[in-house]
Amino acid sequence: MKIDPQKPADLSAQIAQAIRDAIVSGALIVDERLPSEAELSDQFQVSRPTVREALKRLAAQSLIRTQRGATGGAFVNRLSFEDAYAQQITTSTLLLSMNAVRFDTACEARYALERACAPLSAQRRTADQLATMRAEIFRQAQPGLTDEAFCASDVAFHRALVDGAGNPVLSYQLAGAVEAMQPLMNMITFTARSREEIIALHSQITDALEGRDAAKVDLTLVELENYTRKLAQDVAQQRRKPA
Amino acid sequence: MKIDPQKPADLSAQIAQAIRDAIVSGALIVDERLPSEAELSDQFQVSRPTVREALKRLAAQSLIRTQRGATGGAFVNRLSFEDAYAQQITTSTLLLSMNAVRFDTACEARYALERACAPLSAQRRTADQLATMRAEIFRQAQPGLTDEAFCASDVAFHRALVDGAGNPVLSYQLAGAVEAMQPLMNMITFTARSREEIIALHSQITDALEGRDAAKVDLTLVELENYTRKLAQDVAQQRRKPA
DNA sequence: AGACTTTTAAATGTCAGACAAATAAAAATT
DNA sequence: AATTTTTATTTGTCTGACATTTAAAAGTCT
Repeated sequence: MKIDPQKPADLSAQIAQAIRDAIVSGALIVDERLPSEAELSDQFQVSRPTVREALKRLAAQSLIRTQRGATGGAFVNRLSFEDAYAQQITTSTLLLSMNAVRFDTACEARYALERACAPLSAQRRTADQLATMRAEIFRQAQPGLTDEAFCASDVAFHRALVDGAGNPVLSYQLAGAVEAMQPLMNMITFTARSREEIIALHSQITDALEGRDAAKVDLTLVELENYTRKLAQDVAQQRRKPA
Repeated sequence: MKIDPQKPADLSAQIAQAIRDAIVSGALIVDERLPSEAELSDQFQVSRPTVREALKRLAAQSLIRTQRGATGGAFVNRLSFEDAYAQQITTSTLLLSMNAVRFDTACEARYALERACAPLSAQRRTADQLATMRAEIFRQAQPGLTDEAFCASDVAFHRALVDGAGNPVLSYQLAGAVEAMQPLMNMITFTARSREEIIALHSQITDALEGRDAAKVDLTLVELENYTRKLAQDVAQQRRKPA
């Protein structure tokens, strides 16, 4: 693990990269303790604050965790699916909001991915997941619900659908696509009529999953995608020529 | 933007979260300059090194960039697709390697997602992307190729397939799934015979894309998935009872 | 006046040394 | 033997300083 002392500034970035490489390559394994900050500053020939900045960079990516005290130090962290979810969602959300991604583009990606899960979900969905989906549908039918709460429940419904595939890697990949859509969905005003329509489609999907009818799930997801895009178009149109 | 001074240690994490929230919520917009480190230490009532640790955390997530000099400072960064790709790939790769994800699980996820792109790619693939795919197939047929190089070319082929969908959000989501598989694929030893088989399937996929035959692409991807899983099984079996 | 050079000020990058707080192991005491 | 106290180690934080980079301001020359 070496850094180039001749290179431009940002020693902390170089040190972070060196340690990151060691972790990714497997030279440092999970739960292994890194040298103490003092030792690292010796090894890299930099001051302790610089080493600390490097360690904080790694901590921000959940690559290490630190512990105080006598036997403390920085340890290589086992990246959990949960941590990875959280990072994915933050990144995806910012990516969509900062790059002016069109609603259609994001929507297309989301439903394409979700339809990829559908056949697996139809095979493997548990009774528990079906119950979750029905509970969310029930919540969505409550009259006093705000648009934000409706969207949040929609996300929960679709997460249950994705989790139904029983593949944690798929769930992780989809987390970003599904959750990152929420801010975009929040721009839509849901009328009572459109909520009814969405709830009906959600019910159809749940029924089809219960009956293990993959084709029906796929078909209904396409319908839901088209309907969602239509709603977004209506909002855009109304903005263009307001009352 | 406030932090709780009564809370446990790790002030830099709290400050990073406060600024992160401000960015995600839109209170800080792209290219906006944050207060200088000195001003931030005043505002949050902490020392400059603590502020710097917080800023480095954000820099590690590509949320800010810093610039030295008179008009320098920390600026909210527009998260590019490229930056997001890179982060996704690192995260996905570590997630798979640290959590002992089964080859089958990762493989299933990857091909499910890839099949989600197939219909869109069949519609939209450009001549350029087809050329890339054929070039990679040609490379894969070279006799002296190492297994690592073969895998790398395989990844390039599949990335072109995914990019064919012409949806950057899809490409971003898939980058992790496809690239993170590479270390797992590298455990497979490819015989001349198995390379031939894979190349034949790659050719079929490319032909089907050229002919805009979505169904054929899907079918061949399923074949490729099954074949890949069979290869992995053979490796596992051979390890169990070696010569 | 205009073009070029020099100075200056502001900001990040880095360093050194110190103290605080947490924590577990070792030592002392009951 | 069990409990308490001490001690050593390590991260967390602070203060103050200097180096480096950079753009704007000031100065100088034609």
